[in-house]
Amino acid sequence: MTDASSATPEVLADAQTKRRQILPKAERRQQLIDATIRCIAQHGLSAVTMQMVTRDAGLSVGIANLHFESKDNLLKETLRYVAEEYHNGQIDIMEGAEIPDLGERLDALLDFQLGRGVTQRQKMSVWFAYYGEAGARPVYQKIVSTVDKLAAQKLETLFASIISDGGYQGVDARELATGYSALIDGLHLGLLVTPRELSKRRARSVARDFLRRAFPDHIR
Amino acid sequence: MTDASSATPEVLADAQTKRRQILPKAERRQQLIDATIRCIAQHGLSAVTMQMVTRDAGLSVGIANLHFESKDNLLKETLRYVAEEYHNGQIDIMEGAEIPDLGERLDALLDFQLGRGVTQRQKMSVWFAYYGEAGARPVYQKIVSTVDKLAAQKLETLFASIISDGGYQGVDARELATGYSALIDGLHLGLLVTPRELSKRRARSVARDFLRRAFPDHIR
DNA sequence: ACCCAGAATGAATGAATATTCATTCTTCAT
DNA sequence: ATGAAGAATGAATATTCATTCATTCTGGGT
Repeated sequence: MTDASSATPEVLADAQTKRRQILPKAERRQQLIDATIRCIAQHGLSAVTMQMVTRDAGLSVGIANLHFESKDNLLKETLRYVAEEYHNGQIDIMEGAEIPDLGERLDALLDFQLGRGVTQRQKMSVWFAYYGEAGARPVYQKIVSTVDKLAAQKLETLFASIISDGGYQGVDARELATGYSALIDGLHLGLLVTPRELSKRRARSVARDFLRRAFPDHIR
Repeated sequence: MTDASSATPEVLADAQTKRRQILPKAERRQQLIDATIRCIAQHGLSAVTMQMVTRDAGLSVGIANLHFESKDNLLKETLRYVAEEYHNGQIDIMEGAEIPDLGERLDALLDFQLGRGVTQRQKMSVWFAYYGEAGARPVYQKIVSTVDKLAAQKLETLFASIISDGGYQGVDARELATGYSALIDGLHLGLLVTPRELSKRRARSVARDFLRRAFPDHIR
């Protein structure tokens, strides 16, 4: 999981020499995906051009079609990368055995979902850019729902454990998991679109409130 | 509030005669906005062209620039229309005195937010299309946050009334209103992107659950 | 030291698109 | 009826963009 926020145009590393460089396929692909993320965040998905992306990456225009067959494909792969990055992060926390205490694990999940890494404008812009097109592009829907499905399942399992652990009555794990996921998505949207009205601090507090009402014995 | 879903290309009304028609400015503008909504829903914001919109409206290409100065402006006005339509609907329910019982008023709000009219793919596609671009376009952010602010305030007031009415302890109206709004947004997103995993019925149930946990005496 | 497979380049191409505006057509005040 | 104001049209224009591919360059294998 490379960091897309290192915005340095790599090629100008040693000042004057714009010497052509040959790199392994995987590395070039990642460079282009990172550049695409930056461009989407800065200009919006509908304004992104190949020239823009390749210039941002410090490479020539032809290269994008060499490594990805088309612009369409580059955008698709970028979405896949972002979606997987986010959902792998969640899953690592949820199924990793590093945090045995269930309440703490919930906290860690919330920290990740509303923490620095995830709530960068850059990342959020990209998700919602794709969500916006998802209505008209089944491919995007499929990519998102594929990764989402697994994360939703893990979350439901975690909630079920907590319910059983705390002996909570009249709480449905599946229903609650759906609600929590939706809440987090909605908070991300708020952070992106109305940052003036919703601070990260308040978003965290709102999410924590939701969990506390459901699992009062597990959240401080 | 005209209905954007009446998809009939109005001009072919009487069969053969494609007679040129002259209409008041406001009416033409609305026709074009409606066509824009349909096009965004069907093709995605980034694929919308002027030809597409004017053809959908059954009009000539030049007319869009006659009534809106530019494509940019047409898109901006379309967002404004959709945002206002949604938020006026909410506000009518929240401040209208037709429903005196607070619990019922909450129910009515939920019915509106997750009901037929609002959860059409068409409408949801449009909102998220704009949200996606909002990160890169301050104009969109401004339009959305302007209307949002008022609705958020009304919701907070409604919640405050309910809290006082029910004597609920340890519940912050503002915090809860933020959470509820985010939850609804997140559910809309789920309905749009993963309709297979989230039915409208379940979305309603999830939202109702949220409210019931907060206001157990007001929601059945 | 020398090759050469194939990575990288970017000028050229052709398709798509927003915008313009000379022209045509409607309506309505007279 | 008639004329004028201006609404509507759509062919033409200029621009922008994705994609191609002939050419150049690089680095590892010999």
